[in-house]
Amino acid sequence: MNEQMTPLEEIRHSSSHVLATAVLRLFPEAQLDIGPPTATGFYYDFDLDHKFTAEDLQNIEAEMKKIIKENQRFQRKEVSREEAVQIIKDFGQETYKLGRLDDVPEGDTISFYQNGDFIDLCAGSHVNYTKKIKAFKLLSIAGAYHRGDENNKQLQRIYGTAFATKDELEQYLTQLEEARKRDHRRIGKDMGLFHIDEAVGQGLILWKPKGAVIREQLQSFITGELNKQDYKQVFTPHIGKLDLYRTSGHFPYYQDSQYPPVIDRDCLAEFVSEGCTCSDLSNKMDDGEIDGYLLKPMNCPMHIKIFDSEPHSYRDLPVRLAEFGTVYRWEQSGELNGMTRVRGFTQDDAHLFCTEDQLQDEIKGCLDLVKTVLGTLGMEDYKVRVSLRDPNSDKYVGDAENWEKAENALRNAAKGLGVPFAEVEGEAAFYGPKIDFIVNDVIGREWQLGTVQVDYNLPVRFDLNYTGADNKPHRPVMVHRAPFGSMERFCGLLIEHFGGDFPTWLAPEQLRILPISEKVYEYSDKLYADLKAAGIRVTLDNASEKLGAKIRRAELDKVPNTIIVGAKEAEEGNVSVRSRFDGDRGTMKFEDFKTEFLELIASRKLQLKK
RNA sequence: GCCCUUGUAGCUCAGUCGGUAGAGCGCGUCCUUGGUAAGGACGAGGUCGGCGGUUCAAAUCCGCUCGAGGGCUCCA
Repeated sequence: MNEQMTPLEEIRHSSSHVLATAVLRLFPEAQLDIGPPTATGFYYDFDLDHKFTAEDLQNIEAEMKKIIKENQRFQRKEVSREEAVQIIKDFGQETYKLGRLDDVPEGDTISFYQNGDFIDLCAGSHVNYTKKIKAFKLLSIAGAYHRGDENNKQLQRIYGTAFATKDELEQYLTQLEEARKRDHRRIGKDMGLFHIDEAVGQGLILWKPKGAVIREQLQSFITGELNKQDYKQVFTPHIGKLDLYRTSGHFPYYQDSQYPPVIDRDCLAEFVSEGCTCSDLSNKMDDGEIDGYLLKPMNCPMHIKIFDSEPHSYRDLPVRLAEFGTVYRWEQSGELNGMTRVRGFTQDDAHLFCTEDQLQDEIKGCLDLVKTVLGTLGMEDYKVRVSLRDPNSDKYVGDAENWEKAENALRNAAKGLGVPFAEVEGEAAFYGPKIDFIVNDVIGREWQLGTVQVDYNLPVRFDLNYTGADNKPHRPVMVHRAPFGSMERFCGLLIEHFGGDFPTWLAPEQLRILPISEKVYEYSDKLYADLKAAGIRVTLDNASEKLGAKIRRAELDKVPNTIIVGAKEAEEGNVSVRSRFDGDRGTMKFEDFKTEFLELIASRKLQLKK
């Protein structure tokens, strides 16, 4: 297959060949795997006993520059399979390339690209001469499993990027630099929003007072929207009996990603008296013989139990149970990342119990909510993925007819959203299809935010029923939905979205009063008390500094609004208003300012720093 | 979990060849009473992530360990 790449892809793809050429010059014993272009650059995977160092990277880069200067020509060669094997052997790259050759389907064209002495099995395409690579940079070294399988050998991957011009490369690098400044881990620390403490545990977020304000504001905003849609709030505990999660299937099927169970006292005592070893205990866990409690990995079983605690008529449906429910999952240590990938998190969870006929509307309601909330926050840059079943797999529960209905309901709802969406087969959960919302973080990584999932499975496992118009029991359909995923991830991405410049309604500190001198303290104290009483998150900067210094500090602290008061203002009951978003706004009556400010907060106005 | 990198004051970082720590910012006190992004003086703060080893002597060299970062794998 001769794939035609875009000009930029060709540059990057060719850069990766030049990279491999340089590595082989410096480390002839290296075995090559693959080196494709990516969305932001390129990489090449090498198998080599020598561990690449930062200096190696510099040397390799220098060698690449030489090769580019040599202006080698990229030449395509189409060969038979036998010739291909011979070329690979002659070039001494049997370890991985023969396997890669086997991947080329019988009947497809087998092609190599040669530049100078270097030759690589490759479908193409490439630039014609190495000098066409005008701007590239090697960025990092990383481990990567051969064929992405952790059972295979881990190779060394060198990442780099390349652009058509030096300017574009520079621009990309500064853009990366700028983005890193908005990293929620950086800002979270600087602004005192959250803390992760070794002594508490990896991936466990401590929300500091300022971060807690943001979370609280978001939660009350979301709750208000839920109430409009007639959701009912519930609360459930952090642990539940193992049997509950055996019934739901979570404990047996997802043990690896859960904290081990809290073993029941009596059960533990019995094992101790039997002289159980740790490995016995571990086996009993696998076999499900132990009794105890599980830190909940999901809220649904508890919400199901609330639903099932009383009989339901079709007239009661849909029932919508919502909770900011905290769940715990044992994520691999290498996967943890600030607030975006953690081990304990609070989902903006809800479970809807409805009839088949109501399904479509319920899904639409969920999507409307997402649109409203993300719109208010100005987070328009998200993708929607509709995850469907793999038609050739039998790993799914429920009958095909229900799947068909659920998938159609989701697809129709997604269409109505007015946002581009992709359908992906084989990505569905085992119990039903889903819609996911995906956003990018500042360094381009994709994160799944919320999800809306249709579930025919759990109502069966828990034998849920409602009485229909025909006076017979019917099975409800469940919708799991957490439109923003978790408060942790959502806030993390929100920090990056705003770069710490939160709109006034969300800002931990909404307003700072800057008295110009001690002479006006009486006046500034009065304003402070007044605004505080009005529920505004206001502070007073009584430091013995000049105004310029106080303004500077307020800006560095990212306080969205300041009012400056001196003798002039005190005399006339005025304040001089300064906004982080709009700059110096001049003088106005304090009462007018206060009214306007309260309105600004109540309207949850979106404010963006230019 | 795996590979690579990394860990010095609250933050950002310096610390050459091993000779028991330094800067800026921040913080505290005092002076200064000021008009839209840094007024001045003085001062307090560190078992150099932890444990062990080599050495007369370790922030520095070695081993182990914990955490963090970038990837890979995983993500109901």
